[in-house]
Amino acid sequence: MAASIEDVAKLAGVSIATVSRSLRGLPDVATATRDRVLAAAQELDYVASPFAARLASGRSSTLGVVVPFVNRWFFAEVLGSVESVLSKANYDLLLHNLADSDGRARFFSNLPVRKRVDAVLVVSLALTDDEVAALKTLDLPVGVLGVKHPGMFSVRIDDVAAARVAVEHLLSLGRRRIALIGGDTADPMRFTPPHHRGTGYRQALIEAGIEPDPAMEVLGYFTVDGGEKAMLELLALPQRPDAVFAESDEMAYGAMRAIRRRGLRIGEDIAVIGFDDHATADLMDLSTVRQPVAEQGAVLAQELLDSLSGAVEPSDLVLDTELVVRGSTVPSASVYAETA
Amino acid sequence: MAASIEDVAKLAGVSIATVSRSLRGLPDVATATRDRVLAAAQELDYVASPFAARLASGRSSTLGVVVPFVNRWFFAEVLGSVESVLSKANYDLLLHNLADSDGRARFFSNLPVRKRVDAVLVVSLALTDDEVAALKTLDLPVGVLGVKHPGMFSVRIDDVAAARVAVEHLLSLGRRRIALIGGDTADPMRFTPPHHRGTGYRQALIEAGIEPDPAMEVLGYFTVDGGEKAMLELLALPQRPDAVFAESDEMAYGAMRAIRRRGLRIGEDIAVIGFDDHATADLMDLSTVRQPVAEQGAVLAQELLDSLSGAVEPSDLVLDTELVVRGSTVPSASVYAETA
DNA sequence: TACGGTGCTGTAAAGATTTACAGGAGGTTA
DNA sequence: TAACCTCCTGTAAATCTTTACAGCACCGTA
Repeated sequence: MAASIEDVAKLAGVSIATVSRSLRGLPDVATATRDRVLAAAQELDYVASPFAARLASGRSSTLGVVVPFVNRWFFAEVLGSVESVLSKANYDLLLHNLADSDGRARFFSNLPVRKRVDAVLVVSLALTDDEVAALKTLDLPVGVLGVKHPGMFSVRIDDVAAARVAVEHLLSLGRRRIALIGGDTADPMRFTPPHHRGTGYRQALIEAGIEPDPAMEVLGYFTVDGGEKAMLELLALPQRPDAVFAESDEMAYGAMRAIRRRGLRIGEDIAVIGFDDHATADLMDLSTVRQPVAEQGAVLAQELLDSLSGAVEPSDLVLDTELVVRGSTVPSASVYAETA
Repeated sequence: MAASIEDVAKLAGVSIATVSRSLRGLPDVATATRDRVLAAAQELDYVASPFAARLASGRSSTLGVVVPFVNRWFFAEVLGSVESVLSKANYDLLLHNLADSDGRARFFSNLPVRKRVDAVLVVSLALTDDEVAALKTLDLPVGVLGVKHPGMFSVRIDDVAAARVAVEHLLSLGRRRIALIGGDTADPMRFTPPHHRGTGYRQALIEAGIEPDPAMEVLGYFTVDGGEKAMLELLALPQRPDAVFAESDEMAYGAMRAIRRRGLRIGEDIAVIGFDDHATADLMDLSTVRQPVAEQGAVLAQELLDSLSGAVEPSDLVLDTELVVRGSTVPSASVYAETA
């Protein structure tokens, strides 16, 4: 029932080729003709069928976006910024969430973006060799957020350096028994950050002359509950830590809860620092390392769009992070004693 | 370069029609033939071009999902559950976020889902008549989450009743000066809940013999910061409230921060109850009314998928809510006095 | 033996665009 | 005035499926 290009052509008194050219703003159309076509299209409420256009042109004006979770702050934030860039460029966003039990395996074996997107944006996944190989078979520009891969576009932060800044902050407060609540580097839904943030943590300790203690590194699985359980483990150690670096704010929240429930004071008894600057970190008075979340998504999406116009070499951008000090990290009592 | 249906047909020694039928599992294909086709397809790593299929069949196997925000807990939760249902049904999810300044207007005037989805799922928008009219022009099944519209599928909760439960809980604790932190019913990004939850609040008060006081109703805009500002307004009243009902947990968080910063005790001095049972509500020890968020999305998505197989009459489902009492709502001091 | 079914398969049209290429009109230049 | 451009427009092929319809082979039945 909807008008087709032929109806518009008839009404405007031109051929369908001219209609196509006019509507897409291509050159080589006389202004008067173009106006006539535009008027006709408007009158018929005509919009080109994207499927026919995609079939004929081979381009889909669609970006596939792959996230490990959609209902966690970081990914939702990224998704929002990516969507914003795409909708402004008149691109469609095809969403794939891998959160389901076999979601990740299903995605990489079926590749449901095949033949339907112009490029793929993958968020925060530490890709296996097989997964990289699968993506290569798409023969499309691929962007990854949070990690670098040869031949792919990437936007990320320096996780090692950022983690060092966090731990150095704790050290500067006089803390010495600094624990780590991290992600599982062997988790099936491997994220990118755990490995690097753990490395930064250890580097900072070693430079301060402190031998990293494996018992002080526990898993929080990037969830609030996981962070709480991890903290309980730490509190059960013969010598409890005087500071904790959590690789995400959400895990830090859990840790704070555990500390509070033990009747200990956050900051004074155990300093806590997170990572991300989550929307509610200010509310929770949590010190953290801020990373530009939305910006990473927007920049990467834009890079991919640009690569579709002119063939651009894959780029790798590293954005800045920033230490944000709040009430959860205060100097240790001994430092007070020294300065008093 | 990728194999086409013709290549498969040639390799299997059949016509393209038979290939199409075999691959889609249609009847009227001999088992031996089907096996031969499947083997050929496998060998050539063939997947049908979705665009050609959509053009020919008129069906897109795609659902358009429209959210006012993607980076707020509620919507992210819904989006996740919808994606899960769709990916299992081999449907694509086209995401549209209206959070940008003119996002909503742009969406409803351009209707970027036109000619590319089989159905549309709209989350938590109080649609204007014009917007409803625009959706009708799509001539597709439309599902709305959080509100009922004639001719559309809907899944929601009873916001009025749920709000009453929240306020009745405060009343049962001996609270009498109960304030409301709500959304702006005149906000350009109108959500569905504010109107109904405000109504429930007033109903509960009136039934308890309390005259609703307009000065006790302030706007929190469904954000943490908005909730904090709203609470500050309430604290500046000549007679400050002894309880607050926030129409969302996030606004309640802001209110809690304001209360705490004033040196008042949450619960004892001012009881606070939210709405949603946000992922961190437990962490914040916030009483609230739980609603099944993911479930609403999943149910609605499934309803829409079902409607695409058999022509089903639009349905309207109302799911249950549940009062969750935590530390932010305790009996008032006067009640203690009475019982002591 | 003829006829009607049933089960399977192929032919070809239809779906709606993009785009390479051909070509006409008019202006400019030699 | 002829030749050549430039600018614009149309023709038709190409894109890759789905699906209505025709038709063949074979079986059972009358």
